[in-house]
Amino acid sequence: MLLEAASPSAVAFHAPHFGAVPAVAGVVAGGGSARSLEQLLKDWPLQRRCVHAKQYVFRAGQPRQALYLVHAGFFKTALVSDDGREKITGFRMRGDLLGLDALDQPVYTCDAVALDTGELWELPYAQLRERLPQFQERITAMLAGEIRRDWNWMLALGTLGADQRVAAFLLDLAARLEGLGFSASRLMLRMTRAELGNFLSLTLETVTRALSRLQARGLIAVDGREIRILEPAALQAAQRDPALCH
Amino acid sequence: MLLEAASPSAVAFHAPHFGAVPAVAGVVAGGGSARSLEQLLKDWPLQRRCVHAKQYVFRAGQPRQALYLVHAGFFKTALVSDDGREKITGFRMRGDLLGLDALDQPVYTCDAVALDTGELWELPYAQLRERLPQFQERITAMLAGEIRRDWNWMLALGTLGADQRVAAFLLDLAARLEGLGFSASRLMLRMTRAELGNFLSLTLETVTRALSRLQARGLIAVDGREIRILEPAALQAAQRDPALCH
DNA sequence: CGAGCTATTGAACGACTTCAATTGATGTGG
DNA sequence: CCACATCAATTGAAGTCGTTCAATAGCTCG
Repeated sequence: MLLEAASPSAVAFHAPHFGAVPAVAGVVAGGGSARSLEQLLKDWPLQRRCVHAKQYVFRAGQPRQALYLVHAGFFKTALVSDDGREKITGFRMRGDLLGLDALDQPVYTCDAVALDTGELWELPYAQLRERLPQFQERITAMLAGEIRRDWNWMLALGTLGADQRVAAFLLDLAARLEGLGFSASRLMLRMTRAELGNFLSLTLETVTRALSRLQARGLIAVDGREIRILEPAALQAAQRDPALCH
Repeated sequence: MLLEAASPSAVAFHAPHFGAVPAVAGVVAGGGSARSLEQLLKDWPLQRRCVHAKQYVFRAGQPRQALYLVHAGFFKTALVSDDGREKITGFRMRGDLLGLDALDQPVYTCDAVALDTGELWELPYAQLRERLPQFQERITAMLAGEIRRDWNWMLALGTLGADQRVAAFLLDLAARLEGLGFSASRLMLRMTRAELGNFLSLTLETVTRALSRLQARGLIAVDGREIRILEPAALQAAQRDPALCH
């Protein structure tokens, strides 16, 4: 259930151009601000760790060692209840932190899994907090940003229909990618339909159908995991209005 | 829509006995730890602010001034999207903080509303951070705790049925109240069915029906907003098992 | 090539929502 | 002070959207 097969050799991001605007629109707020953490740490001697697809960065219950800054690749964080229910709490990319939720805990409280080949920077939290005055501030901002992000998704999942949720997800992902300097109109989903559905509290079939409907409306073009956003404005409208048939 | 009538004169908590165990079980983790913040600040000269039911502590968009520690009363925090969709992100009681999500922002990002008469302590964040070394640490822990709490509710809302969600809510509330020294078996809900439904992503009718079914199963006794938990163990089992008819 | 995984689509079902009516509590103005 | 308006809660009946079950096709990998 946890280990889905995925294109294992695909390398994460080839960074066409950088120094892009940190314009984070859509549902998530504060995600792009993480880029500044990277700036802050760029000449700090950090332990780097490479991971490949389907590899666990850490699992819930393991002793918490480091805080990880995603430098490349695509990850998911997931909660698993003791009775087996699973919930993906977010998809993480460059600039995001893994392990934030367990900052005050002796053990990790979620699983972090690579969906792709990637690179992580291990942050020695205690050291950095003392040496770098701005570090604590940035961590606080990241924590608060995660809360806002979660609340916005709780709002979305609680008030939007299936098509709207999928539209919201695509727009959010597009905005995040754009903030990293990638195309906002051509998305490569790194997760399965099942994982996407899990995150959006939908079944994988409903995700498929929602994508098909959005495609039928001419808002997007679906080709497996590659999504092209044809009408960003209309998609944004579709995210809001329950039934908007173009 | 936002302003529901409620018993306006009811005073919040009469604190039967304190110094209770901080045993925070159920869905929420880390909620009880907030009590230690109160200990930390108990002989600090703090501005106190009293509020009455239905009064806004702050609204999204207002300039962020203070961080509020709930000392008495019952509050909700809520998000409102620009197109009118509303989502209650949590119910807050003694030891909880209001405004945490906007720590790094110039304006508040959610509404905070009193559901009851209550008292708040205004925390001068910048000052306390410098003067009290443990303060920053506690704030970080509260932030991380809120993230875990949110993720656990995302898991619950995404994987549980209506009756299970209501059961989870009651158990969570009971555990939090017990952590504050109150009875874990006799709950006085301070929110309307509509607010409870909003938080649980259900309609008010579904909440009512779920309560009725749990009562019919003999797990709880419902009398308007007063709920007695008759069979905690069975309720806990009902939270897990989809259809458990005693 | 066959096993396994992912994605897509159809059909039937079911859980929750929506609409509607009733009751009781609260509050207000004539 | 009571008639009337408002709001909260409950329950029933009908409707809907998403789920569940099932079948098919494409793809990767051993």
